[in-house]
Parts: sequence; structure tokens; C-alpha cells
Amino acid sequence: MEQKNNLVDGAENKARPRRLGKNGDGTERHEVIYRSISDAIIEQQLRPGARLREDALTEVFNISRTGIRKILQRLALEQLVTLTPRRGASVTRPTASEARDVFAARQMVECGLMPEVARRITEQDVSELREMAKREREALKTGEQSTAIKLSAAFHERLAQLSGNATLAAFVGQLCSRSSLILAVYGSAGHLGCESHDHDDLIDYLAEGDGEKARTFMNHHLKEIEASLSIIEEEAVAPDLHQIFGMNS
Amino acid sequence: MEQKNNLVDGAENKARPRRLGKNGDGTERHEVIYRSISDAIIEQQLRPGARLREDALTEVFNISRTGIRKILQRLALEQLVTLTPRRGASVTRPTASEARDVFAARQMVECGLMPEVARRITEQDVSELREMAKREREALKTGEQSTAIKLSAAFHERLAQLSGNATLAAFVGQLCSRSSLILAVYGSAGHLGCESHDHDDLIDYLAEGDGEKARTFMNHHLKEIEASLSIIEEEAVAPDLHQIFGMNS
DNA sequence: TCAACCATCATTGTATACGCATTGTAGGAT
DNA sequence: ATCCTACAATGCGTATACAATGATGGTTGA
Repeated sequence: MEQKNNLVDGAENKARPRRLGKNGDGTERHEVIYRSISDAIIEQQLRPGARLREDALTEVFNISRTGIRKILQRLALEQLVTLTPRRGASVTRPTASEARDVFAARQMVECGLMPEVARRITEQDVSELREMAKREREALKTGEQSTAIKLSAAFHERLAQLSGNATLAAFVGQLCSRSSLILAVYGSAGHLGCESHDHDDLIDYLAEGDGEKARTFMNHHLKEIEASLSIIEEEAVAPDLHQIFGMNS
Repeated sequence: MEQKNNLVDGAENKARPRRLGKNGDGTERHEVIYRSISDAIIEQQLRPGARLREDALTEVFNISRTGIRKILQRLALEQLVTLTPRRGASVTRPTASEARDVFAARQMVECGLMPEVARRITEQDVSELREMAKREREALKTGEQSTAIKLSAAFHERLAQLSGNATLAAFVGQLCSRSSLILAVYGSAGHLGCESHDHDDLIDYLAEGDGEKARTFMNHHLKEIEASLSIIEEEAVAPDLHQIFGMNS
């Protein structure tokens, strides 16, 4: 967190008397900050359980608490951060059942989308996807784990967007973001999400227009990812005393 | 809406000079207000396009603008209200493509959930669902259209919850809420969402544990609803000038 | 020496004040 | 008479101030 603080302070110290330009870029500024935090979570620079104090974010991004709270609420609704009533915000630590739910949902939606994607995909889309897969492979090779995770999620989301159904695509995007958190909690160290060649194979099937093959491949793909995790209820934080000692509160 | 206003006023008028009791019930109060607005939208007491001025809501619910804005943001993320940058909040008017997306999503998710629901459903669940269906039929019979719409959405959401997948259930809940808006915009006057006996038939299949029959029935059920709509792009509000006249800004 | 209680601190929840943008209206000029 | 311009009002965006609560550490009494 410190390096960000320094970085931003250095960039922002150059005269900003007070009350910057209102709305002119306000919305975009919020969007940028939202993406910064969101990316940091997805890239696992902010691990699950990390506290996000409003004051700290305020001075890091040079914005008022009002704006930060707005952003944190959005992140909370997307289940990337957890807002506990008097304790502030922290990066969500998905429970085991949440993890299973997320992967079951991805199974249903992403697989179900493949036929439509195969039907609608264009040459241009194919080359774009290949480019994304290539960048992801490179990131994996050079050991940029954070980048690889983000690119993998982006690949799956882009795939869903090609179905033309914006609602389902947005839902898949959320599921992919949450998957990054799940990988951070339940994944083994060396092995991260998608195998490097899997995405390329999937693109081949889609380019051939074989929706059914793509669907079954996506099914195996997601099953493999989930199988590589050890989704066990590890009560590390907040040991749920009420649950352990049966005495109801 | 008036009775709600009186209710809240009546509860709060009892001596609270200013700055009411802070958090004691703050979160719950927000939840109550959120449900009030959400229900009013789902029941179509607030039609698509209706403006939701922050000041008005402030005095109706006797809460500060901060709280209202928080609630409006949540509703916006759930796509029930639209927040235009300087113009405030209004009830979302779904576009035709959004309507198609929502029903395609419901088709995929709700149908896909049926087998699991059939597997997990208990006697108690069955009787609860029958009770809900009965209340819905009664509301339809007595002409309480608003109530019937809300109960129908609640039925579909409860059904999804029985799958045990909280993530997908929440998603279905959002889709059902948005469906109410879609019915309001694209539905014909006399004919509202679900046929009265459809839900009862569906419960029968689930009680028998026949997930496949339930799935195909849900498929037909949703197809019928969508077919009863006239989803045509009627550009009434906000004609997207940039899109019409190609000149970029 | 240990435990319990009190005080202070840290951090969030809520409300309000201030400024700007947009819109509607009125007045004047052509 | 019509059109353009300027001003006023309405309403939202942002920041900040204040209140409350949970936490932590210190002090005192047994």
C-alpha cells in the first residue's frame, strides 16, 4: 500500500488547492479509481481479508470519503469487497459454498453461451481472442502471475460478450472477478487458473463454428480449474464462535 | 406510497429533535426503504420513466440525501433505476435488446436450475410453493394486478433459491425484477405475466422429482410470457442523438 | 501480579453546506 | 412576431463537519 501512497502523492502534490473541478471529469475519475481497486483485487495485489480503510483510500486517490464510499459500495454489491457495519471494508474472502456456487454458475452460463458464440463469432473476433490468449501465455511464461490472472478473467468475459447478451456477459464478468478471489483463497501456489493452451484450443473450436465441441471443452476446462482447487472450509478469520459452540446468541 | 409515508412519520415523530438515533436501526431502516422503492417499482406503482427526485424521497422517507443516494445507487446497479449524470434518477425503461437479453438469460438459468431443484425439493418446500401459487391466483382473481406481479416474481425467485445456489438465485431475482419492468413497457394491458395455473403444474412436476419435465415446462412457460410481449424498439425517451446523427462529440 | 474498569483513539455512519450544471422563462432586439 | 440571450430557479455532485461506536491501552484496586 505504501508504494501507491507515495506514487500518488508524488503525482498529486502539484497544486490542487481544494475542491477540484466538480463534475468535469468526476464520473471518469470515479471509474478510474474503481478500476484501480478492482484490478488490484483481481490481480491479487490485494489479498482476501485485506482491510480497505476509507481514510487511506482517501489520501491515496486524493478524493473525498464520499466518493470512496460510493466506489466501495459498488464493489460490495459485486461481492469483491465485504462491508461490515462498523468495521469498514475488506477484500471479500469467499466461503467454500460461495466458491462452489460461483463455479456451478460459470459452468451453466459459460457453457450454455458457447453455441451462440460459435454462431456469431467473426474473423475479427477470432484474431482478437488469439491476441488475448497470446498475451496471457506470455504473461504466464515470464512469471507475471498477477497479469496472467487478470488476462484470463478478461478472456472469459470477452468470450461471453461475443454472445451478444449484455446481461449474461456482465454476469460472467462478475463471476470471473470472484473466481480470482477464489483462486487466491483455495488455489495451490504453483498452479493458477487456466492451462496455457486451453484457451487456444477453445478458439479453434469456435473458429470452426462447432458450438457443441466448444461447450463440452469449456465444461472440461472449468471442471479442471475447479478440481485444481482445494475448496475446504478453512475457518481462519472470524472463527464463527456461535457455530462452534452451539449456544445460540 | 402515502401509507408508507405516514407509517414512517408516525414512528419517527415521537421526539427526535434532529439527527435521529444514528445507527441503532440505520441499516435496517435503509433496507426497509430500499424494499419500499423496489416493491413500488416491481408492482408497477412507479412506471418506467418515472422520475425519482432525491429531495422528494428525502422528505417522504424522512432520511437525508446521503441515505437516499446510497439506496438509489444500489437500485441503479440492479438496473431498476437509471442514474443520468446531471438529471437524477428515474425508473429504468428497458430497451428492446435488454428485454430480449433478460428473457434469454432467464431461459438459460431458470431452466438449467430445474433438475437440481427437483432433486433437492422437500415436502415443506412444495407446500410453501403451493401456498405462494395460491396467493398469486387469488390476487389475479380479485384484480390486484400489482400484487400478482410481485408474487409471480417472488415465486420464480423462491424456486431458484431451492437450487441451493445462492449466486444464481440472486441473479434470477434480479432478472425477475427487471422482467416486471419489461412487462410494464412491452406487455399488453390485459395480459400479465404468468398464466394462473402454470405455476401449479410446475410444482406438480417438481414434486414428482421429474426435473426434465420441469425444465421443458419452464421453457414453454417463459417462451409464452415472452411471446405475449411486443418487444419493439420504441424510441420515446432519450433518443440517443449521438447514435442517430453519426457526428461524434 | 493479575484482572477489571475507564478513558482515549481510531474509524465509520449520517447530515448538511456549498458550488455548478442544466433547464425554463422572460425580456429585448431585429 | 419571432428569435436570441440572459437570468433565475431547480436539483445534483462533492466535500466536510459532527456524532457514535468499537477497540486498545493504561491505571487502579484487590
